[in-house]
Amino acid sequence: MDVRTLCLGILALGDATGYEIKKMVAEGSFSFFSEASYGSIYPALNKLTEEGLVTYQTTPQSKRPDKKIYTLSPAGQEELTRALRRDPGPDKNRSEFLASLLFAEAVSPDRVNELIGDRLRQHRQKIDSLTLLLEEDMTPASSFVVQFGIAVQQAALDFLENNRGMLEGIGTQKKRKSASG
Amino acid sequence: MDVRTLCLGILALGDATGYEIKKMVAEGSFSFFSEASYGSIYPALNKLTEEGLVTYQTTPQSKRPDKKIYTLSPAGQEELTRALRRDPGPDKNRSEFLASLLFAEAVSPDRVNELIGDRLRQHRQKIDSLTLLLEEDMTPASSFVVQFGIAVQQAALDFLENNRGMLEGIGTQKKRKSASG
DNA sequence: TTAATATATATCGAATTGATACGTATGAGT
DNA sequence: ACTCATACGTATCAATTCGATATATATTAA
Repeated sequence: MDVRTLCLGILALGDATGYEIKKMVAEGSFSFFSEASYGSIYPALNKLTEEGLVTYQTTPQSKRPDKKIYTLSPAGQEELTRALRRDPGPDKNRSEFLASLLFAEAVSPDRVNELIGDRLRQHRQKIDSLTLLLEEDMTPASSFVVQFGIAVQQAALDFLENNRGMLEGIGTQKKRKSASG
Repeated sequence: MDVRTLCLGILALGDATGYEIKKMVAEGSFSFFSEASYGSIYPALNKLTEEGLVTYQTTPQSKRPDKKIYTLSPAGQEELTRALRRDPGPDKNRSEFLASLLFAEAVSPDRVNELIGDRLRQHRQKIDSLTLLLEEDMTPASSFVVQFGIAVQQAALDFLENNRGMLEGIGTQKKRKSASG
């Protein structure tokens, strides 16, 4: 999903500033399945404004940049509805951790166990922070999505705990690759 | 993980062409946690060659571009080892599906059930294709990673099957956002 | 007192995507 | 026989997005 549609969607949930949109994708219930930088959010909001899909109201702030609270326009709502009719593309999961595991096996086997240990801690932390989110005021879908996230994190955690033994005593080996990797 | 390091790592598992690297991240055991396009892979290999971190051997092919089989050099191996010493960053999961769910709740509630139905099928397919991968010749880490992927997909599938009821009869509501979303 | 964190806008070079070009070969479907 | 999709293999390019940084102040923590 491009940042453009992401902004439309978030504004469909309620008015927000660019800063708030960034915060939602970085820390809110969007945080575990979405990401966008200022460098894409602000230009997207500008373009959406030009096209009349969103409007904004400026709130002056002393000693701080004026706050621009963006609102989805009726045209924007239509555009979003159109976008949602298209089938969502497949998820994109990038894991430096899993890549490192595979590579470490070939290059520095001792690193493998360490990587998994760190990872277990990260999963527990993530589960805690998502669980905290659940206590806040949420729509049904929002709560559903966060619980989905917790379930997935928990499954990952369980797998690592129960199967790390598979990686004990791995050695270094090397050969010409088959396409399946 | 940048494409540069990704290429070094894949070449640490065995020699490969740019085309094969692309295939691995798109279809092989890297496919569910990694992604890279030709537009990033080929330039990366060129730069790595310039820097002496990889070398290649040209295999002439009739009626087809010459095949360049890349090999990790000792310097490349060192560089990879250095890279793997750094802690892997957190995973980045992007799901157009989950975003669509949240947005559809606000804009077109009828779409929600449909989205989930499609998604269940996709998870089953993904599990099947990962299971197929398991039958091929794999290193311990490779097998571990694929089984990890299956476990996570299965957890997602189970959650959706058991909890889609949470989303029945959702209505349209709108308010000013809290930062947590 | 110093440092970090939070609020809020915005820009910019570098990295990456997604599509496409080029050209042959093979297999499937009609 | 003919068309279409898929595979092989290199490569480029505009558009998008990232990641870092700039600007400026208030508040809390060490």
